[in-house]
Amino acid sequence: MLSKKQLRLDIKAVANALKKRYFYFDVDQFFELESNRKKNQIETENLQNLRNMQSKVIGKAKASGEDVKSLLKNIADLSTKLNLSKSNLQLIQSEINVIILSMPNIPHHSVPNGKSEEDNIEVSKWGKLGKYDFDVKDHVDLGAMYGLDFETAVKISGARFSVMTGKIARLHRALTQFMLDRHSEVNGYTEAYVPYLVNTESLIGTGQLPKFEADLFKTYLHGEKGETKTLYLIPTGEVPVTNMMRDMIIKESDLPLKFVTHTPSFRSEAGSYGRYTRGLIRQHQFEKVELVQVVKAQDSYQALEVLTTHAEDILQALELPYRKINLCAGDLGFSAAKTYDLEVWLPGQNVYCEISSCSCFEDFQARRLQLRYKNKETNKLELLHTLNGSGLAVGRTLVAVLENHQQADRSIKIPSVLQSYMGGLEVMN
RNA sequence: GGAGGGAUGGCAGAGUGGCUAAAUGCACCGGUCUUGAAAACCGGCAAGGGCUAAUACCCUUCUAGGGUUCAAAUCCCUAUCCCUCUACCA
Repeated sequence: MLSKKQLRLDIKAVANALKKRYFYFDVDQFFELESNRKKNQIETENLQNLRNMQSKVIGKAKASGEDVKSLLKNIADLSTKLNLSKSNLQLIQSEINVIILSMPNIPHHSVPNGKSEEDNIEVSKWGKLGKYDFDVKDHVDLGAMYGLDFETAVKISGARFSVMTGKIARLHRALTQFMLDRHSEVNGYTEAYVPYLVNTESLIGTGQLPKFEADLFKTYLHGEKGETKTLYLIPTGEVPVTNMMRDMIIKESDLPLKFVTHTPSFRSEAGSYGRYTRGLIRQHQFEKVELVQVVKAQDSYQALEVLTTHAEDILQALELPYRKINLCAGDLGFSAAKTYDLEVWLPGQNVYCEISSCSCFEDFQARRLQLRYKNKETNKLELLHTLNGSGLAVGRTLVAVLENHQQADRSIKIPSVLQSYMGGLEVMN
């Protein structure tokens, strides 16, 4: 959420900045709502003030035993006016709120111009693409030999789910364990276990709601009296972890906060059929290790650079070639001010595929979350900045390991950092 | 599942209809003292919003949402969360 103050002061500048991401915003409509709000608010507060004063007069009159009948008569009329004005104001304010909640974040100045992923800018590349002097298979074919099974998943759930048994299930788990250990032991994150079902407030806090309900799986908890409570399956571990800090005032000495979590992610991906749908790439349920940081405003862009290297660290350790992309404004997610995507090379499909997305949200989420700290210098409460990044998407990492480390005999070389997690296994065959 | 109790500022904790945005303590900030620190003493200290050049001033907020009342932290209803006893249980 953008700051209301900023919107009031310089709505045109905000609208202009949002054009960069191809979000068009009706300035005139907002301006009218806003001036309406102002008029109504002043009126309402004046009426409220009047009534407060009169009520005090009545209180005093009563205390000294005077007759208050005529005073009560006067105030009745005032109350009617006040209530009318109040509900009017509420209406306007909720209208304004709806608009503000659906406005995306302003891109950072270092974000390239552009409309779609074609305009993203490659920042760096790492690793040598493997040379395969044999017929390269993709992970679906390779996986089938080691226990990756989509047909059984169709039976028990439907399309876009997977079942893994045996060696590949072990490899999948090994990847998760490795990532968690690396981030908590080497990169300085505190491991967190969190709920996979979250309430509406949490999703508003991180920006998935109100705009993107269609992407979520929604569940209903039925109470005894027929009331229902809505909970959503998390689309990413970012939601529960970032919301741990909702409505909190963080001690300055505790900053920065760094958490790593392993959770499944559930995405309905409504309507996103087409590309990349084969195999494990786009699933309704996948595992992810997620990094979350909460930092002071002046530290956030430095933190984004470092956080991204933590995700890169995993790719490098697993010997997976990748490139780092600076997303253009048009391709940025709703809440992000700047995002680096890491794309891993998939020789089975001859493409780079997104495996991590590292974003700085500035105070966009923190404002919704009311996540603040007390600045010692100013002695004021200030919003913190939030960041997160996948470190990494486990399913896609599995794909990358299979495809990059395949050998002519269809065996898979296990990267050395994983071997201890695989009971010492060096080659999977 | 049954029976009770509770939710107040950064924290702890008073407060049962108007003089309470809220005692007190801790924490925090400023000062006195001190070579320096601690202790002691003095002073300050909720958040959000409106208006404003900035003050002043005004409004809102005592878990949330409704209600009663001229007036609600305080009374009523509902929800959420927490605690105690009790039963059951992986």
